[in-house]
Amino acid sequence: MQSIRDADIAAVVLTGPTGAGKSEWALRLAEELPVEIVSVDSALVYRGMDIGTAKPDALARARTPHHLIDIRDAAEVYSAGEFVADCTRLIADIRSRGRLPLLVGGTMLYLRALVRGIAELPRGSLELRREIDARAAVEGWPSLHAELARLDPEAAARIHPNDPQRIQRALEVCLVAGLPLTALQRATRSPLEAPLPRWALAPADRSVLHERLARRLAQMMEQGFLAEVERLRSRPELTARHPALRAVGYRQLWAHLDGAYGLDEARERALAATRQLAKRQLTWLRSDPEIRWVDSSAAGAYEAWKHELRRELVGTWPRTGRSW
RNA sequence: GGCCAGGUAGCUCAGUUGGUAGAGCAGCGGACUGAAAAUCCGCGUGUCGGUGGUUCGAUUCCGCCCCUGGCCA
Repeated sequence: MQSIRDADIAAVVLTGPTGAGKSEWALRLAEELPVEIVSVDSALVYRGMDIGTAKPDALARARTPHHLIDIRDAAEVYSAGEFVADCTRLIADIRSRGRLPLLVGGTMLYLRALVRGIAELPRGSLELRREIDARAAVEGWPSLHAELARLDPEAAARIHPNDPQRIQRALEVCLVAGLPLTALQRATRSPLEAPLPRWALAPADRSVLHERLARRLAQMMEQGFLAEVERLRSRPELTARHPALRAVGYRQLWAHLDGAYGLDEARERALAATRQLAKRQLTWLRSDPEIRWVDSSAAGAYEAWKHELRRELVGTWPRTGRSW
């Protein structure tokens, strides 16, 4: 097996909004090239969340090595920082095996953290977050935002007073580190030493994506999505506030099982939340000047992408098969 | 067929004692440094069902017509 030379590319990235067909394309490519897939997805890391996350099935995972899937229990947390460390290590490992790392997924914060690097910050503390939540319940978030303005005026100016999650994180860092968050998150560099060419897969027409998402949710429901959520909900230590269960679809079905609304409404809300996720992913992608777009609904789109990929790999990735 | 209640934004509805209208949701745009499938910010012209009338002016008042739901025949 020939291997990738140093100083070529670090890995190939296939990203895009949810439901665009990234996984299918990745598996197709895996039939033609010796690749290993690294998932860039904050929901696929959780065990027991398969149907609602459209996780690659056992067959696909038996045929092609997949990484960063099922590495956490639903009660645990994972983070962008851990992803960068894990992914960097995996890229080196896969390359050392002479294979091509193919990064597939749509968690754009993870991808950006890999491309631009991420500051070394204290990790999240559930205990401290609970304390801050308790204070917010009494004093209200504006009061905590005011406190942040004393500890880190720059962060407070950047963070909207209505954004509890970021106020909480900024306070947490200031309190744990004893320094302003802003002082800690100065310019960073990617941990990767080689370029990271990336393609975004999406239909040119948004309504095509919306239709796909509706069909996919209907399939998930047929495959037993609700039972999957019931199984998670039956675990006494899991609550709707766990990060894993705030995932699109899971959250709405959980609320339905709590009696918040009927199943039809839950489905409708889940679908809307999925569309909103896809929209936010597209916003991230538009802000990446290096992204190369592929129209998934164009005729021969996959072959065209493969052609582009081949050109990218010429001289860096030796021929590995007749079609290449 | 008669009576009653409705017909206002893609959906659910509010409102205008007559000066051409606004919420929630959806949708669209944006932000994003260890929870990110998260969290947050911004964007509201629509023959106010149709048509005649009264009026300086009608989505608002009146007549007729159409549609929906309920009750009575």
